[in-house]
Amino acid sequence: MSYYDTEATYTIGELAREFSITPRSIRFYEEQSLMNPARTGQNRIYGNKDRVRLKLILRGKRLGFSLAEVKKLFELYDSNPDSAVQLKTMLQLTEQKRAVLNQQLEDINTLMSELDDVETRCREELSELRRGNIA
Amino acid sequence: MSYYDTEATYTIGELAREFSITPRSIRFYEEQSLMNPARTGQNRIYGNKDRVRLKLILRGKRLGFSLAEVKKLFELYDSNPDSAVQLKTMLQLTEQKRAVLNQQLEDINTLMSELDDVETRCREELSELRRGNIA
DNA sequence: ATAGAGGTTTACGTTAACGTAAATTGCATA
DNA sequence: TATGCAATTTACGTTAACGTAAACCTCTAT
Repeated sequence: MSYYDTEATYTIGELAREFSITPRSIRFYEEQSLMNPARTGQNRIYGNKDRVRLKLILRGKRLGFSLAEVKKLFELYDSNPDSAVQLKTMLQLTEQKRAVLNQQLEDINTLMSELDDVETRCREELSELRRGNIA
Repeated sequence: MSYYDTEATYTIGELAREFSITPRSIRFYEEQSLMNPARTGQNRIYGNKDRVRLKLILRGKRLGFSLAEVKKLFELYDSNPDSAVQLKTMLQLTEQKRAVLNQQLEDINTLMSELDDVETRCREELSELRRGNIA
């Protein structure tokens, strides 16, 4: 919104390469109303905002959200929440997500320490092997 | 393995209820060679080990692993790794998983702080509304 | 002028992870 | 003995998130 905004643009192929996905995926996200890029005739033109959106979609996916869920989060974030009801449902939703994320944190931590165990055992056995231990 | 092992057993329905899934899912995991419970005639009988396995499967799913991936992890964990080659591939795999988990941790943290932002903004607006602010 | 690289739409195919229905079985209880 | 509950197998249906193919346009380079 600044006077001389750095308005970079991208083609679908450029974005696809940058994020290591296919153009098909990006078009699919648009089909699901997760994006709405500008056009130059037939061709899609993506701006910085679109690029950020795409980033958010992919982060959501990494966290196990479905595209439908990501869409809901977008709508929440985009909507200028006027009514107290909307604000409250919004708070409820963030609480839900927070719970899921906390569970994931827990899961990750336990898995991490388990990986630690496996690794140390592996390394021990390896050094035993190197010492020429046959048993 | 103790003398008098607390060998609890469970039916498929019991496990399903405990973990809030359907018997169908449990049978499916077996079909995919993720479990292999004992039988009493036709009926499946699950022991403590099986119950732990199921727990691990569900944790894996929460973390976004496919059943095939979970299976691989099981095989890794179960295999008595004798050769140095196996040990090394094992270390490689744990490294890969660790990278994914770290990425997820990063994602979760940023998402968490974003949720914080949304929440505080919501609460502010709500208290404004309560003060009778119309604008 | 033609070839090639990228873009477009339309539409059908694919995979994972179950859901769901049908038909059967065994056990316990009214 | 009949009824109902929980288990079983077999098999087809379903949804999400794309993959893939066909047929087309448009620009640039040779």
